[in-house]
Amino acid sequence: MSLQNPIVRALDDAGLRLTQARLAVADAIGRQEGHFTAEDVLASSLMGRRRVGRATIFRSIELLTDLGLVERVDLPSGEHAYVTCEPAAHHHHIVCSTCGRSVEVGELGLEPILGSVAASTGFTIESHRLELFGRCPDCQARLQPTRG
Amino acid sequence: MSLQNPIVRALDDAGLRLTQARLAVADAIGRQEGHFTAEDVLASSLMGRRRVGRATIFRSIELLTDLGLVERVDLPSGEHAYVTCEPAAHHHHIVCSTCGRSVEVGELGLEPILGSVAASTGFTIESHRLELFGRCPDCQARLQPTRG
DNA sequence: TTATATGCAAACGCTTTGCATCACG
DNA sequence: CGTGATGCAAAGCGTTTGCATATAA
Repeated sequence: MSLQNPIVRALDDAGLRLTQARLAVADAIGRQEGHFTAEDVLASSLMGRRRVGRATIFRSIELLTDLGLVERVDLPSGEHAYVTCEPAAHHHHIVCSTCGRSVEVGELGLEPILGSVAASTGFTIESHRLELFGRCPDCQARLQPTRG
Repeated sequence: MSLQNPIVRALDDAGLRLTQARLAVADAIGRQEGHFTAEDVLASSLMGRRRVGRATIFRSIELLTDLGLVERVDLPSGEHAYVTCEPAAHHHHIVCSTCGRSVEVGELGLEPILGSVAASTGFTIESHRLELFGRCPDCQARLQPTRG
């Protein structure tokens, strides 16, 4: 049951200690539906296999962020939330503003745009972040069931 | 001297009270080089025409944000900063990671990309934010003066 | 066994709020 | 004048840190 969790798998692959706290955090994050905050993980851990301290939650999230398994998203409200993701190549997220679920969307041919910005501004571009917010198919269906 | 400040001008145009505190905030923001935090504005106001309370700084920044004269940027570090901008149509910012100066960059033909994301994910896209970080021409020249 | 991770609780930094006072229009 | 703005100080949050203890490997 443990190594089937992708987070646990990745921790193991990275040669990190598989502590009870980390297993519990992995479990708690896996149970999140959409984006989540540290507080959400804490609450989730309380209902799950083991209570984990706040400090450990933050330390674990940082660890998972470094491993690329979790990414921070800056919500339009200014809040910080996190989403799980594949530690794949550069990608972005589209986040449902209703339920919080997110989907990765790849690099999308942004390069030509970045190139033209670099050319017109004279900046060299080191990094970029594209965040998309909208309504996922489920929430569209659920909230407007009578009309396409 | 007052109405030449674009922030003061905009406040006046919006029919808002031109209080001493707001004039001082406008002055302090105008003196910022790159992105700035509320604390920066407070510090700047101390050296400027009048000391302004913290609460008023935050309230003023919120006001200017609503007017579109200031926008929040989420730095890669997770910090919140603000940049001034023209209250124009939808645009993005490219921020110098060395000096913090920012330049607006327009919409850049992002629409087709948004359209294809919507098509492939089934999401309806409500809003998006593209943040670019890099090095501005001045900082490039200053930090690598011997080589193009 | 030993380096590492954990938990607690206090400290922190940023931001907001309640409320009495002040001042723009 | 009257409404809306200000300043203060305290409260509120989310996050980090110091340190003694517990634990994975």
